[in-house]
Amino acid sequence: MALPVPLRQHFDYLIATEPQPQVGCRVLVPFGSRKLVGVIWQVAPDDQFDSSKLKTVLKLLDSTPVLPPLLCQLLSFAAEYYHHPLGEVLISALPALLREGRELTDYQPKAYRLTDAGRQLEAKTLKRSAKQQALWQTLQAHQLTESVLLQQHSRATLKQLLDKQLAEEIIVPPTPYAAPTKTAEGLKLTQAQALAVTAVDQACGRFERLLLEGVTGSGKTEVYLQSIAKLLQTQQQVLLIVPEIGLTPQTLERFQTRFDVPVLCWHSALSDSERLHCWLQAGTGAAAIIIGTRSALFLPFWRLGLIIIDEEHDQSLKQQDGFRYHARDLAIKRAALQHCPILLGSATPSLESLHNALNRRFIHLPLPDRAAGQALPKFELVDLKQQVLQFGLASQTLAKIKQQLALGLQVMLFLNRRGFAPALSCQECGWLTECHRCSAFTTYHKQSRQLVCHHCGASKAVPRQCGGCGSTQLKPLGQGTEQLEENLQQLFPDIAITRLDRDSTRRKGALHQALDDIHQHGARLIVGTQMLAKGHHFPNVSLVVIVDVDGALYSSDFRAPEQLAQLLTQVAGRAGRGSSGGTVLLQTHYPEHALLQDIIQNGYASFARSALQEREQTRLPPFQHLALFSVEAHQSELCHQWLQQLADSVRQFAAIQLLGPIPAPLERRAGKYRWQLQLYSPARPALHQALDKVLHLITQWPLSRKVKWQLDVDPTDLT
DNA sequence: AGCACGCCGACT
DNA sequence: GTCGGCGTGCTC
Repeated sequence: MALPVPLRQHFDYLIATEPQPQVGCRVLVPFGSRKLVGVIWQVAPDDQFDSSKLKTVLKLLDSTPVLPPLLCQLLSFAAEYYHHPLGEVLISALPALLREGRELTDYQPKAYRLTDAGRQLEAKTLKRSAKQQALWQTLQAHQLTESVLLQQHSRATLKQLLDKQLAEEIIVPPTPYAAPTKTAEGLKLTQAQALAVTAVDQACGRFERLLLEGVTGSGKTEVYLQSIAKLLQTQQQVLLIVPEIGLTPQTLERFQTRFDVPVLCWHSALSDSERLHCWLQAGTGAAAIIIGTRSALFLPFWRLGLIIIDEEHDQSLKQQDGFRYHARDLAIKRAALQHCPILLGSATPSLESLHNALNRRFIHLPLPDRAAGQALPKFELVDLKQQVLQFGLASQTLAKIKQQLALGLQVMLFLNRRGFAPALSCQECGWLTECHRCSAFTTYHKQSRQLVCHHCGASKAVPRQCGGCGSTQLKPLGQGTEQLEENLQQLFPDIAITRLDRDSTRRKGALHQALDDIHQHGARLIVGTQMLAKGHHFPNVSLVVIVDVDGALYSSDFRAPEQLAQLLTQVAGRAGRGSSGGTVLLQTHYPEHALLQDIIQNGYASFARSALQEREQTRLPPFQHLALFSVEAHQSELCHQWLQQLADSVRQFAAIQLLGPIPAPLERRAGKYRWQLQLYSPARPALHQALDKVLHLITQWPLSRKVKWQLDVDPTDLT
């Protein structure tokens, strides 16, 4: 059995041969003093074991595997690749209700029919109970599903017939969706789009990887839709994976109105029973299209024919805790196992995927132009050096904003820092408000009158006095979105402002409301964080202001340039989607910076290609493979010691280069010190071999009990 | 991980 | 005299 415990081993149990246990079925087993839901991983005759040492399975929970063979293969590959305990991987692929050991039959659609005894019954036998007789008569004609039956009859009546064994319950056999007879007509395709659709269509029925590199506004979604339309004719299913906050009601609506087949979504906001419903519909083939976040990857599709990963560069595709898988990479593995194509789409492809496209492992499908023929937004740098700024904005920025508002157009200001100010500062001694538990300052939130640590989430009331000298002269230092909104309102008292960040959209429905506000015409300022970059369409935005690009220019993370370029391009893509072309103003103190120059002069595609060359020269991913060990402990010394021990063990592998032990960029978080060790290798097998060996050692070290350690294969986040 | 067992300090 | 702190060992 594979059990959901962080132990890298299997556990053997005795089980009856009737009903037949199959690999992929769940079982309830005794484990120490508790009971666990596990998954059967291998079945062997008991003469191979010392039976007296084995416990017996308490219950076989499934008659058919909840994890069919293909998923078992995928998950076992994932457990090996990410070096995560198999039992935890398997159980994480199941909906919560199944993880808890609920019986599947409780949730499957049921129907009722007469038993042999029921059919042979003479009508007069039931004449004393009119209701039972009515139900019996209906069932004479045909079986009834539970929902239909309960419209006309009561549950009590049903129970009476069941108790008399005149009727019986059956599970409704699965009915896959029917291929659509008519599909709403799509948009007229550009030549590049048509080529892409053809390429996907030709790849159907076999494993093929395609990268759709389409500039913002080039109509990637239309390519998805028309590719899907062709696939649905073959009565296969489609999985569309989207970033966490990219799944808007509009996306779902667009798919539902286009196709005459069931479209379901899968995301974290669903309830446990909604999730199970979706899981079942995927499994029976009742659902034709599933649009979901990364874990949709593990749904047990009946006949999966096409996988699409939208915004394939997006960071949310990588799980950042526990089983740290990358949904894009596992989806590619799944496509290989299913013998179906996988289409990766992005305006700003990850360097990994671009590398694969350039060396022809992926079919490269570029969409270089906007579908409606509008010009791409043009970038302009605003040099902040020797400028008097008003609320963090240069005079020429303000002039441009006024100009656009006067034309009745919308302006978007992007500032990747929520809250009012990044810290409070003492006017007298320069003291700054710090988090007690992290090596970070606490953000001042004016509205809620709190100091909040954005790293550990701790919040406390704003102090009256400086913690250093006791002065009461505390002033906000720097600017966040909350303050920018307030300042802009002063400057433009007649203009409505909408702020979009985690704080302003926390309330349920608030995001929806804000988007509605924006889409109503009329001049309007939009202020926001990252949220503005993802997926939303703002047709009337003609000017985008990046208030502060400098923060990301000088970062120690080798992925920072890539991520900045993606962010700038995605934000810029929000501008001028309508008829008017757009402008993007980048405010910076470093207008001559090579990265900025490359992006604004040549665009993302060119930047990405030169960034790839740089990665090759510096031997960074994707030209070498990376694994990251991180440790946390209350004492910094323990972390260092543990990693030192690890480094010593890894050094015997010649093919591995080490970076570290070094303190993590955020050295202390939530009261714990954090250190890391990076392992680089030109060859994947060598890296994995070393990881296997070293993990085996780690579990035996006494020191491993005193620290919290984790391994991240192909990490995307090095903080 | 989670849970039991076991051995030492401050309390009704 | 007990409650509970967390070190250690174990889970088929």
